[in-house]
Amino acid sequence: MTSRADGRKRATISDVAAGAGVSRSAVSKVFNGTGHISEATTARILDAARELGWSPSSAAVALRSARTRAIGLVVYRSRDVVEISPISSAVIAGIESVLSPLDFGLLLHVRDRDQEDELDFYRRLVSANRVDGVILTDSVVGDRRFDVLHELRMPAVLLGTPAEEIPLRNVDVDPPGAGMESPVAHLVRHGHTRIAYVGGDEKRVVAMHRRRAFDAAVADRPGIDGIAVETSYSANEAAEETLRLLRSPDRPTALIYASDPMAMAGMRAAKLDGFRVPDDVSVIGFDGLTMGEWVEPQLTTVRRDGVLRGRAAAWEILDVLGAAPGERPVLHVPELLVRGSTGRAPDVP
Amino acid sequence: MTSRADGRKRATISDVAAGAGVSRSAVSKVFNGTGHISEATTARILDAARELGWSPSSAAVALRSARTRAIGLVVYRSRDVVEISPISSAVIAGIESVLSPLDFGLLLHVRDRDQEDELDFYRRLVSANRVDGVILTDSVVGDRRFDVLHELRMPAVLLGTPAEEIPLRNVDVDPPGAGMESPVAHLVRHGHTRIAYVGGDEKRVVAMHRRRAFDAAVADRPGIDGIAVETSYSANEAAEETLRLLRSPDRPTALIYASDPMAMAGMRAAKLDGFRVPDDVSVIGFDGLTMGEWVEPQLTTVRRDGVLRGRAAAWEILDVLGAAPGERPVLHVPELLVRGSTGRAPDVP
DNA sequence: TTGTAAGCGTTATCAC
DNA sequence: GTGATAACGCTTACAA
Repeated sequence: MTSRADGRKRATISDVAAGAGVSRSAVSKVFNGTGHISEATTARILDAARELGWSPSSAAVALRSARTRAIGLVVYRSRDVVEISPISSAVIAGIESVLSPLDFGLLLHVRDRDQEDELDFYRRLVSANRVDGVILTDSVVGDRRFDVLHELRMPAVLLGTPAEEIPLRNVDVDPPGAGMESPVAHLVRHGHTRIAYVGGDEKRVVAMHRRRAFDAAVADRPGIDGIAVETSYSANEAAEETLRLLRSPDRPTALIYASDPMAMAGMRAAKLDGFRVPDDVSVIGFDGLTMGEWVEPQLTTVRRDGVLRGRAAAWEILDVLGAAPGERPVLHVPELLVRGSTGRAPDVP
Repeated sequence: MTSRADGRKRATISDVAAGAGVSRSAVSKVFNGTGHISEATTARILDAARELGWSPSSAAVALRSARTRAIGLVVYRSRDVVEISPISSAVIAGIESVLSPLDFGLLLHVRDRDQEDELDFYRRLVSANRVDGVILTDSVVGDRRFDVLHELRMPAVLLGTPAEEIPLRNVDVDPPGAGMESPVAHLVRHGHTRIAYVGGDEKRVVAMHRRRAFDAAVADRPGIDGIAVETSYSANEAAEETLRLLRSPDRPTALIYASDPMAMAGMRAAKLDGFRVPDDVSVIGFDGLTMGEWVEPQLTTVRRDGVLRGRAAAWEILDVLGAAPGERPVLHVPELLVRGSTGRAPDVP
């Protein structure tokens, strides 16, 4: 209403104050719920702000209050796959769904795995100071990011479980690697006695726990033979391992894979090699992706709720910052989603 | 070295200046390449900065220079699918790959389609003023976002093509909807004369162009019958339409789908209905996702380079801001990736 | 209940 | 070449 009128520049708190005939602090108080401002003035201020299309400049707020209202998320992609993994994208959607109503922004960083400047990247992330906190994913054995972030005093949480004790909170199902019980039980119930697990790269902590959980589930069941093989998480490797396993003299009658893509690739390889699924061999994936519905037979899989995991991670970092809304979300143990790729064990000696 | 020494607070430009025995302006000049500072002082300043782990506070820079060095990206997810689509995630990875080396941040917003507060969301996006520019995706017919952003003077580009003239730049292949030529040609070359296109929701501009391109490709070829059906882009609907088409008296011998998931679901439905692929019917998807390799037969598809599209969009918004690096990336027309799901037309009357 | 005024950490404009 | 100094737009004691 005064100096700016219209057009050129964006309104500032002073314009709003002038418009409402009050001081700048009054405006600030109304927008932050601090202090006590009468209803009447509050209304005038809100009106003026709406009219001018004003809301606080995030840069000024960030500078003044040393809070950016933004959370950083670092996701990884493999070198050979261009996209972000479907499960990561579910996590992202989940995170956004809690940040966005609170007016927190999500600053996304996509990194290639085994890129050189790992730690340096995190140092820059911190010193640029664009975020109030960071969500980390995909812990590996010997991961040094946690110590770095902690030393630099950047609030952070890990979505997943670390290999060792870390100075940050982490969010994961309990126990880590949970979710192996129901598929193994399902297979055993259907008469399978030789079960293979085609796992992922055990440098990644989740893969390590998964494999251990598989070993434990098998060990708990006398008479059941389990064989675990490790891959780099690639679908192609999974297919190769599948053939190797199925062509061996004491071949398994059921295969569990570390991911749905691996399972789909493995199932295809098995079928091309003359095995019927699920008559000759049962197949189970991990993650519960929708794409498993588009193959024949439809893929039985262990469903993980990526969106919920994202929500939980977001809640946790906000809690560290003292800004968490409502109750802490609870992760549930992944449960088997039975579709068509599992069945009774064949009558093999 | 002075007031802060270590521990508690983050270093500021003053600490660096003190450490190097110069003024704050000198430090600023070195870090921004403005002004002339001698080699010797430059080195001292850089040393001091490194030692203190200092880099400019983005909040202060943003406030002072009215530039946030961040780009906003709005991606949509459908209500029934939790994840961000694979093609969007490729785009995200592409955008990040150009922003990140330039120290631009990517502020990601995930929105549900047909969420109520559409325009209001964009107004808040602008007035919060957290980003220097915005990348929009997924234009629809009657899209009003472009006008809003333009009125609010927020630099923005559209990745895709608008339904009508808009006051923003857009980035897309030329012509929009390109990529229909090669699959149709491929099918015709293999003797197919009845070709169906199972398209997406034509409120979305890309779907509209795609269908028109299909119509044109068919019209260009005398003797070829084309039939286009519209769906909501859902895999289930695609499967239903597939059956409807294949059960009709003058059934097509080839099906092109608007996406790979639709094609996979359609192919499964066809096979369950007793059709052999590609012997009885050929199937072509759109996007070139890796998952098409995990079905049998492997899915022939029109490959779109999502990463490159992301790179191009990022380049374009940076160019609007006067910060684009190097040459403008060039999008190429999507090309057919022939895998196993297409073959010679069967001998039907 | 409201207003005054002092910074937050930079950068730009001048002097020197 | 280098250094004062005044903003940038907001929040927050503190005063009124």
